[in-house]
Amino acid sequence: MNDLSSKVETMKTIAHPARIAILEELTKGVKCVSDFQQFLEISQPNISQHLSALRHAGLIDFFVDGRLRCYFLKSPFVPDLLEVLQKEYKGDLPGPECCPVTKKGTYPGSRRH
Amino acid sequence: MNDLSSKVETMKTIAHPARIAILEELTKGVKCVSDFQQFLEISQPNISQHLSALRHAGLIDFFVDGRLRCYFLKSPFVPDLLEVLQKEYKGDLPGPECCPVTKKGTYPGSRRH
DNA sequence: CATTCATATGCAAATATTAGAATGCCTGCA
DNA sequence: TGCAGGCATTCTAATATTTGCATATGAATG
Repeated sequence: MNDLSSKVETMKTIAHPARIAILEELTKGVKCVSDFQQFLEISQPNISQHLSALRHAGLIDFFVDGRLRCYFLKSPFVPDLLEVLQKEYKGDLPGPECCPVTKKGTYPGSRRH
Repeated sequence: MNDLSSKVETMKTIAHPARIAILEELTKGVKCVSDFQQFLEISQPNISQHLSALRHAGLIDFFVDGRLRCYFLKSPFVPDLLEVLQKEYKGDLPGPECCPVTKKGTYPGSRRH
């Protein structure tokens, strides 16, 4: 649950516009499937599939209320990730100080001859 | 650069084991392509493809040193994301307090009849 | 118990992603 | 020049993902 491949699976699951939108909505509170239909322009079966994918990834869960399924956030990873995604970044990281060392030598220059 | 679709593209680009490994290595410093070959068990052209994808996503860049291409981190988003990915999460978020309100009514109960 | 509402599932087509093989392009050096 | 090292590009086959459509399920209602 904490190794690289499961991280990758989680990232893959989230890397989809509808699923990010679903998760962002769920950070605001519980929603059922028909609630999502009001702001997602995709079909109900498609919403169901995305919810199913998010649930199998362990990111969300639901409780049953009569004929409704009320979905809510389950994984604490999701709010943290969404926060980073919403953060505004201006500019780039500072470039590398010349000249860092790797296993093969120093850059630039030492490998040139 | 900050809308939903670009977030998705960035996530898709990163959601791959080789690419996460590359980015994690780059947080330690500059590396050239042959450096990556030493710890990634994939072919050189494949590494090149991944580096190209990361570069087109604006996450990394390189400078040329003779016949070497020295890659380094460019986007400040990457370290933040990797930090979240490396964080250990134990347990789930607290379940929803009964009963939150949506556009359609309160859960559970109000829709039942 | 038939119906309706809310949601899920199965299947197939369209599309996207990935890895590998072959090859091409620079750069530095003899 | 000619050659070799370091890296990129292109093409292709395999595989995975996504969606729409049709249909199934299951709880509440009458």
